[in-house]
Amino acid sequence: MSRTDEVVDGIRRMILDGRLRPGDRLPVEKDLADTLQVSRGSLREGVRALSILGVVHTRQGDGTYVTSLDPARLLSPMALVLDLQDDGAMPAFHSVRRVLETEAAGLAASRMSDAAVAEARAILDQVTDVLRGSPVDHDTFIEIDIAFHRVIAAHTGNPVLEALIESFAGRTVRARLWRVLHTEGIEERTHDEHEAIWRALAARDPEAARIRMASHLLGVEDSLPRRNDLP
Amino acid sequence: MSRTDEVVDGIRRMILDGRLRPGDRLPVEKDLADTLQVSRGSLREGVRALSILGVVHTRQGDGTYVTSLDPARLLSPMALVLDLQDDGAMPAFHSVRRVLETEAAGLAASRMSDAAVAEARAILDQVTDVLRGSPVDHDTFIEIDIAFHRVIAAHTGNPVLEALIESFAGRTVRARLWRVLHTEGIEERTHDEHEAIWRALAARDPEAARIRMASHLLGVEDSLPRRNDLP
DNA sequence: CCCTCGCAAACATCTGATGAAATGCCAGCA
DNA sequence: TGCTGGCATTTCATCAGATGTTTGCGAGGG
Repeated sequence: MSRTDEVVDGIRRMILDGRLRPGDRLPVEKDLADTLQVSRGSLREGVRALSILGVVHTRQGDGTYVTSLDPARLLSPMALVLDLQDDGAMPAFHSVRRVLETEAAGLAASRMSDAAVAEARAILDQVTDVLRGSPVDHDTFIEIDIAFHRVIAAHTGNPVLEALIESFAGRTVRARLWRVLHTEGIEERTHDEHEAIWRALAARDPEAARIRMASHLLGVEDSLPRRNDLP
Repeated sequence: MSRTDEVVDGIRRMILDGRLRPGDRLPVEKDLADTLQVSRGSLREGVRALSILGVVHTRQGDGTYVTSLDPARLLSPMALVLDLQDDGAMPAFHSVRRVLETEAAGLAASRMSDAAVAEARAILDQVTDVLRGSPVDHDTFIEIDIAFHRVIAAHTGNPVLEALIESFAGRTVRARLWRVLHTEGIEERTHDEHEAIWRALAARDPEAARIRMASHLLGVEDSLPRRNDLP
């Protein structure tokens, strides 16, 4: 086990033991390096790694603090790494996304407030303008697509589910997804399916919301190029 | 953006651009530091972070290599970070786990080979001996529990789903889960439910497998202490 | 009471040096 | 020829020291 790993493990252990709690400030580099019996260089490597993992964050001139340790924060670095995946893995990722978002749609249908339903409605209404354009403003359409799915995830009442969906269907991943979709008229079809999902949400019908979301995302999977399609 | 972040982004970009492919060796520290216009110290911090994220791995005296970038490898660091979660977040995590494993059970029922079914059977047969003990060997029971769920995940045909389940239901998380379960006779009930899941798998009945798995994990969630139970 | 300036603390970065591990080469031997 | 053992080189691991940058805070003046 390298020195750096010992640093990571040491800090992790301090948090688990309760010696460090969210929001707490870590000892200064010199002291902590002394405590963990490593040089400042090795200490910094470990702290930096935890910083990228979202466990701590440092501010120059101030100090290093334990973050809130929210699921959203701890799961977000996954997105950085997910788009390193080969295009061939996209179907597998999307299948998992479908499972997660289907569950989210069902939960949201039961839990969304009237205000949240209105928010989703407002997002969909923006699409009308975009689709009128010729050619369609693709980037804006993607932004709206993301926003619609995000508002659903935000009202599941499950922050872990929400954070996971954000990782699997966030901006970078979604951009890649749309890059490989070439089907004609896909924007219109997507919008129609979003409308169907919205109706299920507005009707507070979890079963319908699940089916509509699953159908929507299965349709996307059908449009994904299979591995055999590649040269 | 700090120097280290530039290193992380630079290497990530090299992989995305295809300048680095899985298995490739990175330039030596001095050269890479020179290319990215940072000192060796900063470079090492960035490389170390990517190493902990599972993107590269370094061997002293040899060099630094891009990993296979398998989903399993890239998702595994999540487990390191998941057990930093407060016990209060456990229900949310477990709900997601239930969704993932329910899907896995359905997929596995369709795809498991006869050999895989036999493997699952063998795992369950071990339980009989363990339950005969008094007191029950808890650690061994947990190991078998993990092995049973893992063999199901391994036969979904979806490596992303498998890796995600491993993160959400791996050894460390599971150990914590069992630590907060106090229900009397829970081992026996768990075993009975595992048997029911196995019968559905052996019958190649996806719907039954889904229901049995969901029921099994919902039962676990019922046994989780609610937030209000805490002092 | 409020604002500004300067000092001290803390992280950010760089440089040079030394240690440890893996690899490759090659001489020596069977 | 083929193998084996050790030596030199390469490369990462770690340390120590020095300097730059940013932040926070308090003293002092308006």
